[in-house]
Amino acid sequence: MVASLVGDPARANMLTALMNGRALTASELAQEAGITPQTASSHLSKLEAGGLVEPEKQGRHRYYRLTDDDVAGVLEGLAGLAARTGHMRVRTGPKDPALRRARICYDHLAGDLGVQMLDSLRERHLVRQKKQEIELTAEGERFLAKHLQISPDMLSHPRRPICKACLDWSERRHHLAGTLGAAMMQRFAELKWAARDPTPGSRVVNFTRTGEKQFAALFGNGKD
Amino acid sequence: MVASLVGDPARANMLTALMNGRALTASELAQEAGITPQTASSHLSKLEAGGLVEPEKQGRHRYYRLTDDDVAGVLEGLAGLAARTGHMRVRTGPKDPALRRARICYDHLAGDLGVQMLDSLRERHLVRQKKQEIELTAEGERFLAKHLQISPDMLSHPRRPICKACLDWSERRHHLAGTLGAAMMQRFAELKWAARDPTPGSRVVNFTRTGEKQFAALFGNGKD
DNA sequence: ACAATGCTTCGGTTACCATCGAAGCATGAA
DNA sequence: TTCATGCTTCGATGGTAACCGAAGCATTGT
Repeated sequence: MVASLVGDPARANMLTALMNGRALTASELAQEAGITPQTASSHLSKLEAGGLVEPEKQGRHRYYRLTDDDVAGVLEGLAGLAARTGHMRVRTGPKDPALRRARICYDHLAGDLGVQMLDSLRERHLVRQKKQEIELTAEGERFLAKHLQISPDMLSHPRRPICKACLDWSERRHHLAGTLGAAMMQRFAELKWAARDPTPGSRVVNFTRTGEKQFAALFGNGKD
Repeated sequence: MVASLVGDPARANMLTALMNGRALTASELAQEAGITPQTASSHLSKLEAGGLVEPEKQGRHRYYRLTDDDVAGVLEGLAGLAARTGHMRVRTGPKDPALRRARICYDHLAGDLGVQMLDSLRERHLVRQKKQEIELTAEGERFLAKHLQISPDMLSHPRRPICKACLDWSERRHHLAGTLGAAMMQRFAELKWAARDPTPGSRVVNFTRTGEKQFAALFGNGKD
């Protein structure tokens, strides 16, 4: 039965991680779900047997993606029901609070701070968002140039969009991806506001004290 | 989490039984799922808490129905995924084979024979079916008059449709409901082709030997 | 008032399945 | 070859939840 596959929290987390359409390796998915590779392997073979995901071998990696848009659609529907009744999925995520607060998603900022940043940008009309599509406004360009020394010509890329909404696993809301998301994360690092945790394989991003303040000044929501 | 609610076989059976849009009592749902009332009560409160079903008290009964069409839609989607990958839900139904073969659904015939009958009617163009809608053809009327002495004017009812497709739980396919379904079942009883099992509360329908033959002659598919 | 029906709550049992350690098997690198 | 990485299989353990019997509560009927 399909629903029981989605019902397990670990598998649900994996599927959520795949909702952005990218393919992830088995170990990445294990990390996303907070379980060991063995367990993830077991889950993934079940998901594959159920036709929810498809594997693609590449070297010694195994990439998994959602089978097609129908699967994504049904998952959306389930999430919609859950959201509607206020029964959002319990936060089963990484027990590590640092990982929930700020982490690397590919090359941009994710976690509580990542979501907060996009919220702030949207609220101040520095970007406009329609579903997955995000576009930078004129004010947004001025803001970036003034405060972060980021100019639009640094952001153009033949195949990658400047802005994109990326579903945040721990927050279940969007954060900012695309070349802008990457550029901003890079800038934070250059300004010594934040740095990736040195632990190998860790995705935690540690903010410095001053970085925390500067970030809050630019993107704060008054709650911290 | 919503998916885990649907994931359990007993609950899935209940929800499937509710997919035709009608409201069913707690005990009827227990019977459909093949579990005791206590267990069903536990499941139903979970489904209610998850916002999938809504209760309606009426006398000493509690009727449950799906909350709205969104719920039904998501359930359809899940069923679609399951069907597509050939992973149809396992037959968890009543172990009793008699119950699977022929039983009463409200006032009409359900189970293997019920589905087989509608199949036959459809195949011989005695009825036309579009989704849930079924209409009797001219040939159908002649057929009923000739073989079962049922005339169209016996079937009209201010609020109930003459024909309707009713989702068969054990077969996961449609059988015939509506005033015609009821009239045919009643005729089978009058002709002594079949009778409800005398055991109190049982929904089993027992066919007599001759009834079995007559029924097969009219609606047989050659497999019996 | 008393009995019958429909449903719920409580307690204890059982069965399933997620989980991880350890070992095995591939692929790629040195 | 030998080592390292990524993933899978095997075996054992533990926690969760479905399940039912028994008892309790509510509503209806006599």
